[in-house]
Amino acid sequence: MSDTENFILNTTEDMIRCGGYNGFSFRNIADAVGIKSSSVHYHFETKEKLGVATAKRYTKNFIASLGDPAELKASGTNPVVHYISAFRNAILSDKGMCLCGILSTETNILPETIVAELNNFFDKNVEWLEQAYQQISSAEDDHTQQALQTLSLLEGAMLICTSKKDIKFFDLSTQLILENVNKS
Amino acid sequence: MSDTENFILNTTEDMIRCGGYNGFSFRNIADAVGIKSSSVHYHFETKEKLGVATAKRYTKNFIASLGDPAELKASGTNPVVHYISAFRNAILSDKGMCLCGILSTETNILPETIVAELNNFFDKNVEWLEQAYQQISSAEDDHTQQALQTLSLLEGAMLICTSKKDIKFFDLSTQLILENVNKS
DNA sequence: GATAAAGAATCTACCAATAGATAGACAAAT
DNA sequence: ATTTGTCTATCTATTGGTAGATTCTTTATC
Repeated sequence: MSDTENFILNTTEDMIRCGGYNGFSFRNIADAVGIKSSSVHYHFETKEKLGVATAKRYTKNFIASLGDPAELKASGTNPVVHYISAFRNAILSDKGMCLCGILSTETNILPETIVAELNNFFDKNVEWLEQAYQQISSAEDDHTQQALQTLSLLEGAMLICTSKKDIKFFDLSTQLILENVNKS
Repeated sequence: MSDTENFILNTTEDMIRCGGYNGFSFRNIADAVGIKSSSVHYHFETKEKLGVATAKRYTKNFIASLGDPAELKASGTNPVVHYISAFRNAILSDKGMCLCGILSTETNILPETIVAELNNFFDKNVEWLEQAYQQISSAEDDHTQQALQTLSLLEGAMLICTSKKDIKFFDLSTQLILENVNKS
């Protein structure tokens, strides 16, 4: 993966997170990178392939950045609290929505290859959260339910925060779940 | 409001809910309605004004369809359960996301007039839910927190449901909150 | 070490399709 | 006779994508 390709993917990620799949063009990307649109096509043949590559990298990086739920617990960090912080930091440091969150809303007009990657992102996140709740919640609880509830809540809180442009809406949305989780 | 204008707004709402603000064009709308794009411009001067009109109507219709929280409670219906059902029915009967949900993710590339209407939609929904929680929850609880948590959860559940294309993800996401609310 | 071939990466220039928007003609209704 | 609504025709800008020339880098050979 060359520097140019990384630069292209960084720019594409930023732009999708700001305006979705139809919110950027090859020329937008090219201008930001400092090359011509035909050079972007050289690295990523079609918009669909560029979209898939961006989504795949986003999923990989996001999951990797979370670490291992069991290790987090072992080192004294509540993994669900850690997960909520990851979303909060994404809002504060980046400008837009969760990449897969915004793309998910556009499912009906996206190529199937991209939708497949969105489903993979959600599957991976649910899986991670299931493991997290196994660490902090009783065995009687339905960890899949807890995982999906948490994921939905955070995607929704991020969505509302995007138009409200105030982190307090995220904090208010997540306060009750944080209180519950911290009892564990 | 003429039949044609209603038809245009219906079509615009459907298309935005499927692909966002950049996911439709005046020609798309015109074709669906059976007129020419210049005729769409006759009724709605610019895309921005068409977007604002669509969002305003959506907000008005959605809030009106909810009814009054106190009356719902009086007639034996838990207003929060009723609210969750409204979202669930929207997923089942319509094809796309919450109109203001999908637009909210695109905030950074939208005209300010549209973003203002998104904030109005969320404000109105939080207000409704605050009143709902006043009906079913103890006075000690922070109803604003409860309202925002519920709104975020439902927007997020709808978002995930859109790419998963299976209502079970909505049901799993909302099951815990439904159990809690039904205790009231 | 100089040089030539091969590969990688970029460029200019273009294409057909579509975008939002406008001007002005036309017909129907009031 | 005027308003209302629709039409055709057109404008400029932008879209994703392609062809082919050009430059830069690397590598192998003398």
